[in-house]
Amino acid sequence: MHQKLIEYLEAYIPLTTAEKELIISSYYPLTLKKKEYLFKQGDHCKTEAFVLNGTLRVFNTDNKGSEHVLNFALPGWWVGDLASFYQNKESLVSVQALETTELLVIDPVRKENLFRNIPALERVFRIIVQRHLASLQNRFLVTISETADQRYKHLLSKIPNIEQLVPQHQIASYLGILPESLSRMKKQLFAK
Amino acid sequence: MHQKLIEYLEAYIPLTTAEKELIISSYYPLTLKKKEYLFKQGDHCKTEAFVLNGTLRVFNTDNKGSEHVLNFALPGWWVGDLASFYQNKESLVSVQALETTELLVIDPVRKENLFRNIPALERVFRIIVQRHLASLQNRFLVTISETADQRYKHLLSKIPNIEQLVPQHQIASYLGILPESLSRMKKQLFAK
DNA sequence: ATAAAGTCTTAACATAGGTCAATGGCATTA
DNA sequence: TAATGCCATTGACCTATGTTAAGACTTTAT
Repeated sequence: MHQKLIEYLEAYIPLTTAEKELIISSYYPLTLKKKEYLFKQGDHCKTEAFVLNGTLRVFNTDNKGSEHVLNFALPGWWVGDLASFYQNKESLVSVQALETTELLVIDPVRKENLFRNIPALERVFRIIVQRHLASLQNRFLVTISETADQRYKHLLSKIPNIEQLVPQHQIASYLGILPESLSRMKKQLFAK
Repeated sequence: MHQKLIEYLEAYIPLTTAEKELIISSYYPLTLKKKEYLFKQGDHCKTEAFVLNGTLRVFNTDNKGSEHVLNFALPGWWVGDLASFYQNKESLVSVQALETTELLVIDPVRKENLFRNIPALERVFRIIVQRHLASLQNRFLVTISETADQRYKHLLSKIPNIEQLVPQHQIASYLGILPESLSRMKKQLFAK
């Protein structure tokens, strides 16, 4: 169950048996059924999770009630709201399973404890956070500099089977357009 | 000269005299004149800098040649392209001074050396990167969920004197609209 | 001092995508 | 088997912002 996480971390640093045991005892497994939430926007999110299998969406609900998908989370990815996790802030996003999903979950207290006992993990998570930052920066650049149909092709190249994984209106939300617009757009793309 | 940086870091962790000296000798001062670049998009950016005074813009040039301001950097902020700095990738952004600007600069080798000698800095920079991530996530959410005039008011509330610091067309670029549109928008706002 | 370059504003027109409303297809539940 | 709700599609119309072009003003360079 935890093997996948251990392998993931050992790609960064070597771990002793005792360290592996501490890590395994710090992350507890959680299974979410379709439509269940890991946490909701406005919660003081005390949760960071490693995705073992399944699919989730990370989304924000704006003051008009519209939902905006920031990202989909797939196996081997991390989900959480770092700002809320480490600082004591309300989360700006909700995380919801799009199908039955297995996770390994940790809270800030156990994570701090991990860092205290395995200082080398500070480095690992600094790098992980940097990668997240780089990927968000990339997402931001694509969003502001490309048209909706270019963003659509971009998503397809990043996650080729995305259309099988999530319903169309979620994809529209990720692209920043309405389902009607995505429908219209696809029609035009195929007309060419 | 380095006092401001030392104070900044000491807000996170205590530092011995020897550690302070190592930090001071690792960051070298650099003064950029108006329009000069810290680095350009496409460079293998080997630069991370702490802004002492002045103003810079971080921007991307898309494949049509349009520039998009991701952020302005003000005194007490960090500038760089983390993805490019740590991994060996070409930078996706350029960083340019908008007026005479003083910086403290470090390269990846010296930074690694700092981390090796002062492991507690791993923690400090993990937190700094997390804050950057939180702020970028916020910027992204505002960009996708608010109209241009709301984004304009948002920027004004974040940096009230922004109109004095940078020219109008840079603000338009930050907002993701053309200078003509910002001009028109402001006219409508004042008409109310 | 003058030319050149850059900046801001205005206006007419074009367009991508939003809004609203209706329809038909599935799929879940009674 | 019907009934209900969710999802994708389509069409008519609307609006914010892009595009292009021109003019006035300011800053920088010669």
